[in-house]
Amino acid sequence: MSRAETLLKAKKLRKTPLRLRVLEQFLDKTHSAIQIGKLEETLGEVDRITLYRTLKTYEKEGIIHKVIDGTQQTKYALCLDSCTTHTQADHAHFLCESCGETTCLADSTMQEITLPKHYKINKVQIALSGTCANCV
Amino acid sequence: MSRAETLLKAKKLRKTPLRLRVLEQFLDKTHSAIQIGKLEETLGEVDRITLYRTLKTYEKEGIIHKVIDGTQQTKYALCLDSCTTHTQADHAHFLCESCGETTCLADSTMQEITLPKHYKINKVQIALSGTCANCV
DNA sequence: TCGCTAAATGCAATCGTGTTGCAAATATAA
DNA sequence: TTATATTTGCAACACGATTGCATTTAGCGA
Repeated sequence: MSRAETLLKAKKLRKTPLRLRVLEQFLDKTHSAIQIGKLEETLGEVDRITLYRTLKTYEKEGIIHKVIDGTQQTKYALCLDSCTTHTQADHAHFLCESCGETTCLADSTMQEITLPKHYKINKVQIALSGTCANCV
Repeated sequence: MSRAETLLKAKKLRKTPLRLRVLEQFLDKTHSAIQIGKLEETLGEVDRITLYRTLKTYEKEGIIHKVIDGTQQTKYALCLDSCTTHTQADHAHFLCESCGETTCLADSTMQEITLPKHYKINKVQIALSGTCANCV
């Protein structure tokens, strides 16, 4: 049984061809976010609606998470072990302005952020951009 | 001459009724981001297209900046003195999950972020969320 | 293995946000 | 006051994303 199949089974999700293919894309691209448009291209002929629904399902199940990288495009990435809660990432994302790739920085050291008085923090989303290691 | 009028003059922008009204909204709400939809509501009968164009003009002129707060909605906020470059903010934004208000944290101390090797950073966008001082 | 049922799909239609082209209106400078 | 370049407002469009609904299908128990 493939990794994708195992994951679907673990989440009690039905194993359909599209679901498997989508999940495989994410498993192939650990640590990198995938834009929906690109996903469509890669997969070839897929029903856009079904694709959107699949992504939503995966997001709800904590398999992937939305990535805020400062661009307008919606991107998703596989949840890392450090993804503590569903639908939420606790690591920074880095958008390379050269190649356009958005990377999950699991090992970016996150420092404490000093807040104004009485502010209680729950979630931190850090979108970095610049040049990635491949593009230097 | 009102503050809004002075600002427009300084930027060599024509002083039209809508522009003044929009700018006043931002001047009233220093340190807080305004969502386009809300702005439309507040202003009453305005042409959406003109409003969008006005916001774009203001953004280009470095009067306001887009705020990434982790929600999907586009929000703008008045540029603070700490806004070093046009169209880009260098401070964190805080979304209160209770009242929905997004605040510019001019005085949030931003710590260095340690990056993987060979990554060169250019821009940092920090979207925090939790509970703000008013909602504790 | 077959058949049943709930879940997933695919299509049409729709919504929301943001944009472009263009003619009419208008703010400013001479 | 007038000339003109800018701004406005409308229609139409582009694109991402969603909903409703009939059809199909995965996976279960018999």
